[in-house]
Amino acid sequence: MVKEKKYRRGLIFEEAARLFSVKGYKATSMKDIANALDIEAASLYNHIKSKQEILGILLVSISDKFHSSITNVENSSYSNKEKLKEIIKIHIRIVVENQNVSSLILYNWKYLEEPYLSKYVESRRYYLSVFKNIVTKGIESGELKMANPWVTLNFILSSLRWIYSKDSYNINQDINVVELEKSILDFVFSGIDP
Amino acid sequence: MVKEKKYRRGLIFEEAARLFSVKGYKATSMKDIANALDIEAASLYNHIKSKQEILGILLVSISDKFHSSITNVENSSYSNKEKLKEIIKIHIRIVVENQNVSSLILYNWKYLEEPYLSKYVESRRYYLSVFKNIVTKGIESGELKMANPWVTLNFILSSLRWIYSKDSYNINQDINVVELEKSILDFVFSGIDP
DNA sequence: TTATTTGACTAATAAACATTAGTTTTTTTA
DNA sequence: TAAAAAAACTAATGTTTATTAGTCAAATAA
Repeated sequence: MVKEKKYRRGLIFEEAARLFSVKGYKATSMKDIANALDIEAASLYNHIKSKQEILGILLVSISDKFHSSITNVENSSYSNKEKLKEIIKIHIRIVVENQNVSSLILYNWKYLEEPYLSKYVESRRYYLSVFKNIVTKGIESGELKMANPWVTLNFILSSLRWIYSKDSYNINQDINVVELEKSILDFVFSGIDP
Repeated sequence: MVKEKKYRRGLIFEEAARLFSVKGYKATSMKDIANALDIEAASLYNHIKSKQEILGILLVSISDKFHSSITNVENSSYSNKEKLKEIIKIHIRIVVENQNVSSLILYNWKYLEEPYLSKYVESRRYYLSVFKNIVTKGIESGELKMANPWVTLNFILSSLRWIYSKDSYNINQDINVVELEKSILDFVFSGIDP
C-alpha cells in the first residue's frame, strides 16, 4: 500500500465529485477516476460498491445539508422576509463550501437511480415546498412584492445558479463570500435599478 | 420509402434535440434517436454524418440566433438601459421558441468537439462581451445600480436560467410569454421588495 | 416504362464501459 | 515476528456504443 489507508474512500468521493462536476457523470469513466488517483479502475471496487453509489452518496449528502438548513430557518422566529434572506445566505454558503458536489444538483442528479433517486427527489421537493411557502406568506403579508409565487421562487433560485459554476465565479479571485452575499441579496431584493 | 423525403433530416435534428435536452447528449444513444423515429440506428447515417454533427449544428444554429439578436440591439440607438431590456426580452423569446435546443446551452455544449467547439465558444464569448459592455456603460452613466459589472451580468443572465427547463416552466400552462417578460423584467430591475 | 436517387435494411466491427473473480502485496495489529 | 486486514494488482466478462459496408426496395425523374 502506498497511500494512507483511512482517507482512501474519501479521496475517491472527492475526486469523483470533481470529475463529475467538470465532465459530467456519464462522461466520467471509472478509469478516469482511477487514473486521477493513480490506481487501476478495478481497485476502486475495494472501496465502493458502484459508480452509481458514488453519485448517490454525493447527492444525498448535499441535499441533506440543504434540507437541514431550511428546516432550521423555517423553525426560527424570523419574519418571512428575514427567513428568505437567511435561506439565500445559507444557500450561497453551502454552494461555495461544496462547489463540486453542489454543482451536481443542476444537472447530474438526472442520472440517479433507485433508491437514491427517490430520496433525492423527495428532499428537493421538500426544500422547494418550504421555500415556496415562505415566499407565498411573504407576498400575502405584503413583505414581498405582489407577484406569482412560483415565478418569484424560480427567479430567486435561478438567480443563484451562476455561483455553482467555477468558470463564472472563482472564490479566491474576484470577490469574497461576504461581498457575494451582499451583492446577491441586494440584487434579489431591489434589482439593478439605481 | 415510407416517410416523406424532404423532412427526414429535419426530423432527426428535432428528435435529437428533444432527447439531448431530456436525457443529455452522452446519455442519448443513436439507437434512442432511431427508435423515436421508428428506424434502425444505422439508417440515420444516410442523413447525418455523426452524432457529434447533430449537436454541433444544433448549437451553432442557436448561438447564431443569440449572436445576431445582440448585434441588432447593440447597433440600435437605444439607451443602455433600454438596450438591456431589449436583450432580456429577445433572450426570453429565443429560449421559449427554441426550448429543446436552447437548453443545450446550459450544459451539453461541453460535449462539443472541434471545429464546432471553437465556433460556439467564440460566439458565446462575443455575446457575453457585448452584454457586459452594455452593463458596464449603464453602470458608468448611472442608468444602472453601482455594482461589479461582472456580478451584475451574471445575476441577470443567471436569473433567466429557469425558463430553459420544461419542468419548472410550461409555456402553455401557467403564464404566457408576454406576462413572463413583464415579470422577469420587473424582478431584474426592481427586485422582489414591494 | 426505365433509370436514378433516396432511404431503409442487415451484418459486422472495434472501442469503451462497468463490474467480478481471484491473487498478491502492503500495512496494521497482536 | 506472525496473523489479520486492507488495498492494490491482472485478467476476463458481457454489454453498449458509434459507425461502416454493402444490399435492397421504394419513390421520383427521364
